[in-house]
Amino acid sequence: MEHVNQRKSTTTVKRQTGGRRGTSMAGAVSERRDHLVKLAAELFARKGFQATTVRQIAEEAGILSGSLYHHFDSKEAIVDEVLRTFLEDLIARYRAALHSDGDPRAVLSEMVRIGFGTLELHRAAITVMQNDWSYLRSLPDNRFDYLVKAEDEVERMWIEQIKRGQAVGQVRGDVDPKLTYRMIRDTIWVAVRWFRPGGRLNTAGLAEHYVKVLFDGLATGDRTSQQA
Amino acid sequence: MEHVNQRKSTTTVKRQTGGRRGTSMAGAVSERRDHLVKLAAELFARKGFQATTVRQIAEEAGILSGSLYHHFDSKEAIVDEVLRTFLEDLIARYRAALHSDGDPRAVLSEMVRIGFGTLELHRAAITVMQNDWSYLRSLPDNRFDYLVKAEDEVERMWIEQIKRGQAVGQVRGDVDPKLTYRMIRDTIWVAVRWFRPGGRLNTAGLAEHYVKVLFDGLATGDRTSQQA
DNA sequence: GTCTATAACGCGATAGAC
DNA sequence: GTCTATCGCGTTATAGAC
Repeated sequence: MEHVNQRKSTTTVKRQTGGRRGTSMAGAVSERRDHLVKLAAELFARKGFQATTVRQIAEEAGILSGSLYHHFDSKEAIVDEVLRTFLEDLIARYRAALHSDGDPRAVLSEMVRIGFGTLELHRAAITVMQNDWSYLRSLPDNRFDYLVKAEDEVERMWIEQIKRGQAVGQVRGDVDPKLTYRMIRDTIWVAVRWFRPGGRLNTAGLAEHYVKVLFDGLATGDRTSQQA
Repeated sequence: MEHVNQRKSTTTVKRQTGGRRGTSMAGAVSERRDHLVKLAAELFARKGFQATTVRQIAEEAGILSGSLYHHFDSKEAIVDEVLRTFLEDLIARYRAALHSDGDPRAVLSEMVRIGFGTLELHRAAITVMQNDWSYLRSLPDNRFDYLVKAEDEVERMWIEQIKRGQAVGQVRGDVDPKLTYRMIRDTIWVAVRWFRPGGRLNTAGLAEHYVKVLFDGLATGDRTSQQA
């Protein structure tokens, strides 16, 4: 029922032409704008950033493509907002988990849950990030440099916890922390490819399944029956 | 302005001078052609299928874009050949592993090794498959239906081995076979994002690391120290 | 805030000479 | 097997009316 957009007013925030960009801070946020971003995100996720045209985005919103440029400087500015919003939320959640004072295994488990949790909330953004990351990074300008910066910060947080786990004996010492982090990260994010809300398993179930296998392994407790 | 939607007729597949193609089987394979496919695959992997232009492919080969159409019917025909070649090789390797008479854990370990092994041989194809899968599948024609067919066959092979493992007590019974398969598959393929030949670890080391964690878990043997 | 109209450009693909 | 030349179309983005 999101057809409403006749709502004029809301203190017209001038976000255009010469306006800010880059920081994503910004106070007064237009609901209309957010709605457009959300529509665009779904299209980007479904068809890919490049294959999605501004005409399609506009059509989805019930306006013409030219009108989109009243709200955004460019198509890239839209996907920029999609990704930036997601990454800010993700990192904030991770930070909260790190400040929870849990032991490393508890924190790592929580981080896994956070990851799967964002699958539901930010499915479109995660899909775009995965499918179009390398293209966006390959663009001539530096607009998307923050993607790498955010990735690095997340990596630092994970690896720190894995090493803490090894230090206190909760994580086996013979695994490579960086490699292990990548393994975990990839496994979580890539699930957006097939995960659909409302399916057989929700993200919480998914997370528990993964935590179980991740920590205790696929093998049965009987380690004698195992050969390489 | 007419927006009469006149689709390019995709039904008229005209064969190319020089005959043969399609099945990738066989005989007189043009080295020239294969070279072009390889160049294109690298570009597709680096920039994405859509962002790669036929002019770029031709330039890489030192010819002009028009000349490409002596070898291929279309840009799609090129990526088709990239993916088809990879999938045929992958499935052949899996089949060999299944016929090895090993116990389930040995077969599953071998399948993990095969997966990581193809990372080196088919890095570009795997990247394209991951990044452009949904776009190619969304095309109006049925050209890429075989992607799903191949995926299904691979899934069947994995799940069969996981269930066999559970039946003989080598794989714990409380994991979901399908979910576990997806977890493994995703973890392997997605490594193309960061794996670079000649790096700190080769694919064999990568595979062993993963087999270790996958079967025995991240946790230390001391299961009393584990909560949650 | 949206529409009309269009500029400016790059794309995949084709025809025919050589 | 490649080049020259080009067609037809879709694309992002802009300018100005309303």
